[in-house]
Amino acid sequence: MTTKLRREDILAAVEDAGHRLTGSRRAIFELLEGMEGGFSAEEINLALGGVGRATVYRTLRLLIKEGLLCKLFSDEGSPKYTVAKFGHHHHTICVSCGKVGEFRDSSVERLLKAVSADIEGTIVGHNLELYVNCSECIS
Amino acid sequence: MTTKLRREDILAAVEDAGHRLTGSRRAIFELLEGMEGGFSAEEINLALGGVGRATVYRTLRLLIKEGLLCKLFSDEGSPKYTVAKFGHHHHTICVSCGKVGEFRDSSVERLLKAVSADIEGTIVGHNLELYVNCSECIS
DNA sequence: CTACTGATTGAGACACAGTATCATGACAAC
DNA sequence: GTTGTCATGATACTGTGTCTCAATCAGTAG
Repeated sequence: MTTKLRREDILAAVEDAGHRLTGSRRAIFELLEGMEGGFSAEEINLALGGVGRATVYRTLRLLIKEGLLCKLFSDEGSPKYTVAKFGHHHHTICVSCGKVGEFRDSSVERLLKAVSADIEGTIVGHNLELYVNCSECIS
Repeated sequence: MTTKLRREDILAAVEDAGHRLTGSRRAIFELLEGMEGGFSAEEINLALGGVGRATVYRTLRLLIKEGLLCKLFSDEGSPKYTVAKFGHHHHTICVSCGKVGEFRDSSVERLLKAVSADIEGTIVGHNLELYVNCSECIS
């Protein structure tokens, strides 16, 4: 299951949301297009010498707000950003190599209905992460 | 569903794991005993003037390793620590007031079995967070 | 094309959470 | 009590991200 993000998808989404298409943003989008799995903000910074650090973080935050990226925190290591090809999805994180995957499962939604009876309050969202040993780390 | 942590539980667990019961640790344990919901490391620091910052963080890390605390990251605000009365559980986080709750549900485990077919790799753990509007924030 | 205007930028200072270092002090086993 | 080692506290440091602000740019209206 590949989870690449196409540049034109980003451009359209960002423009539709009323944001300007600047050179720095285009450069970041172009870089993200080839990204797969999780990456850190600093990787983007290093790869794009001409773009300011603040701009990189601002743009990542923008893309998260528009639902094109996710941010994953982990107890170990730095936060990871991942592309969000599917509108709604969940993540697998390899506990050995840190690689991030993405999956979608409708039974999660069914689960929530079942759980909601035990919860005081109303559920407005959720986050499910699976910690795995990925196929490469097993072999 | 109250999720208080009793001091004697902590003392036993920490001693069993071969750690020393120092004055600073006792002070932190005593404070945690009354804690409910999520709290930040800095709250502990402020409440315990005599204990060094590093020691507070070291002790929180220790308790996480021994399974007595959980650490929750959120997109907004600082990381929250929560007591883990149940061995395994999940969290509810109020998107309005930030209050953290805890629940247990066996259907989550059933869900994982169903999902595991779609995942490449073997599942070794998971994390489920529900974002809610808590009963106080609704009313 | 030109001018306008507010969004965006880059540089650097800053904020915050947490860790590393290391000399000093405390725990607990004997 | 003595002793070995684990833990502490002060402080410096790292890493991740935000704030500030003057300068610049993108998109639009004329």
